[in-house]
Amino acid sequence: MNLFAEIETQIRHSLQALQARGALPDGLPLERVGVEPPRDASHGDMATNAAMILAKPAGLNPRDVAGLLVAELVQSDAIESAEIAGPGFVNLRLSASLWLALVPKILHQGIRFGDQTGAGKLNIEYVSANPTGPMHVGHARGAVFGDALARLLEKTGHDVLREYYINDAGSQVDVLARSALLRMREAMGEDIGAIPEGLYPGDYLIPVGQALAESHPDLASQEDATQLQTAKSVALPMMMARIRDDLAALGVAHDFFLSEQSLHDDGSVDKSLEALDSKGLIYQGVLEPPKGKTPPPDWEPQEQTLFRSSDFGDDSDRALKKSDGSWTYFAPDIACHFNKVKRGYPQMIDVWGADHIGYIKRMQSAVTAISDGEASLEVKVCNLVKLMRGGEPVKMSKRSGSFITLREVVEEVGKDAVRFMMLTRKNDAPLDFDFDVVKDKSRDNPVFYVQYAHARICSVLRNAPEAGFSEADIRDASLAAQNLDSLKDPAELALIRNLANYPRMLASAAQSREPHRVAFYLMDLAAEFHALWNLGKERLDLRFLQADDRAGSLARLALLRATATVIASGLEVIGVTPEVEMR
RNA sequence: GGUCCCGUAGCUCAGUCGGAUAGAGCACCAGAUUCCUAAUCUGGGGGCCGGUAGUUCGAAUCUACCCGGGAUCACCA
Repeated sequence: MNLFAEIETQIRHSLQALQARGALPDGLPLERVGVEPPRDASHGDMATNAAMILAKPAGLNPRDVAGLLVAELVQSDAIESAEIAGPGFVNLRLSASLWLALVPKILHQGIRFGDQTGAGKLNIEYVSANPTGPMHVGHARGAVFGDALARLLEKTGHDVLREYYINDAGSQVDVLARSALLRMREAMGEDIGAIPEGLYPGDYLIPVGQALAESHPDLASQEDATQLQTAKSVALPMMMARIRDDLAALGVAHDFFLSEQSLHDDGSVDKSLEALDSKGLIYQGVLEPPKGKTPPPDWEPQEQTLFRSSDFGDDSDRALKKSDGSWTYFAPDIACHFNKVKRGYPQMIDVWGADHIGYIKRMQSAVTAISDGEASLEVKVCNLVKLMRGGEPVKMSKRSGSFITLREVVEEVGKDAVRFMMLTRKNDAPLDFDFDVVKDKSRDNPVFYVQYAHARICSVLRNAPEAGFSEADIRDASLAAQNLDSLKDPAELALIRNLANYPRMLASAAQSREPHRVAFYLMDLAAEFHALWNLGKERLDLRFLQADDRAGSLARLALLRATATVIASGLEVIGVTPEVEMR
C-alpha cells in the first residue's frame, strides 16, 4: 500500500462523510478524485483535485467544495494542514511521522518494496528471432524491453509467462539448411569457394557443418528432401542453443518455447482455420491491388484463401493461403495465438520490431475473431537501434555477414550497460546506442550514474564501523527500529518523498507498459542522492557519519539504506546489477 | 493515397487516468575538494510545447483539420 493511495482513500472517506451529512449530494464521481505530488514543493506534500472535479456535479463552486473538504481533512491525524489554492486545489501537508514511517517499511520489505499482487495471468512474447543465425543488436532492444516489461508486470502482481515463438517452418529455415549442407561439404574437405548469393555466409554455420559431417557422414548421397530434413534437425537446435546463450548473456530467459513447425505437425494450423471458417470468416477471393501512388509493378490479381479481418477493424482482408495453396505466415501466427489462449492466457502482449507495425491490426483482428472477443492482444513495438562510436554510426553490412552481434556488444560493454541503455528511450522511439557514452565513467552515462549512487551508499556503510558503529547497529533490522525524528532537513525529506513515489511510478509504468519509466525514475533518484551527498561538504551537520551524533547518524544511515534498497529494487526490475563497489 | 509513430530549450530527450509558474542532461558561463568515492555537486542564461480551431473551471497531454519528419502497405518472416 503506498502513501498516495492511503491519502486518496482518506479523502474519499471524507467526501463520503460529507455526503452522509448532506453537505454534498450523492452520486458524485468519486472515482475520478486523485492525489498527486505537487509540481512545486512549496505547495505541500500532496495535492488533490477533488474540489474541481466535484464542483460541477455538486452544483457548488470549487472553492466551496474545497472548504468543506479541508474542514473534514484537518481532523485526521495523518494530515497536518490542508489549504485551498489556485482554482480549487487542496494542498496537503502530511505529518512528518507519516513520511518517516516509510523508511522502516522499506527496510523491512527490502527489494520487495513496491510489490503488488493479484493482477492475473499474462503471456508476453518477445524476441522470437528467426533461428537462422546469431542475435544482432536490433534483437537486443526487443529482448531487454520484453524482459524488463515482464519483470515490471510480475512486480506489479501479474502471473507472467515469457514466451518465445520459434519460426522454424518458413522458407528461411530451408535456406539455413542448405547453407549448413554447404558447410558440411566444406567440413568434409571440399573446396566450396565463395558462399553463393541467397545462402547465409556467416562463419557461425561452420560448426553446424562439422556437426552434420560427423553425425551423418553419408548424407550427401541421400535424396534432397532427406538432406534438407536432416540438416534442419541438426541446425535448428544448434541455432536455438546459441540464441539462448546470447540471451542468457543479456540476463534474458524465456519460460516457454513454441515451435511453429509443431503447430503444423499437430494440426493446430488447420484447426485454427476451421474455427474461423465455422464462424463464416473465411472465403476464397481476390484482393484489390494496394492503394497508393505506386502499386508494385509486378502486382497481379491472385485468388487466395482470405480472412475477413476488415470485419474487426483491419484495413483489408488478409491472405491465409497463397495462390499456390501453401500457408502464408499469417496462418500459423493465428494458430500460435490461439494456442496461447487455449493454454490459459487470454491476456497477451507481443513485442515486435517497428517494421511490423502494419501487421498489428490483422493479428488483433484474428485474436478477437478466434476467441469471440474473449482474448486480447496488445502489441508493443521497439524502434531501431543505431550503434554509434566516436560520433559516427557503426557500419553494418548484413550481406558480408559482418553485422555486429549481440554477443559482441555484451562482451564489450557488459550486460548491465546494454540493458540500461536500451531503456533510456521510449520503446517506440529510435535509439542511439553510443559505445563511448556507455563506457564512460561520468554523469553522462546513466548506467554508471545510478550504479555509482548505490555503490556510494554501500561505501558509507562500509565506513560505519570506523566511525564507531558496530555491525549489529547498521543491520537493516536495527536501522528500522531507529527513531528518525532527526531527519528534518528539506533535502532529506525530499529524498523520502521520492522514495514514496516508487510504488506509484511502478504502477503507472506497468499500466502503460513502459519499463523505461523505471530507468528514468532511477536516474532522478540517483541525482537526488548525489546532491544530498555533496550537501554534506558544506553542511557538516548533514554528513552521514558523525561520531559525536550517534542517533542522528543511525537515522541518516536508515535513510541511506532505504534509498539503496529502492535503487536495488528498481534495478532488479530492469535486470541490472546493483554494484556494491566501484573503484 | 491508407495505417501507425514522432514534432517540447542550441543539441539529446522526460513529462503520471488533463492540473498550479512546462522539466532534466549535454553544451555554454561562474563556482565548490584539509571532509563519508570531485567517477560528484551548486548557481546562471536559454521555450509560440509544429500550426489553427474545438471540448474543459483548466490542454504539451483529449478531438478535428493542416504543416513537417519517419516506418509500413498483395504474394516475403
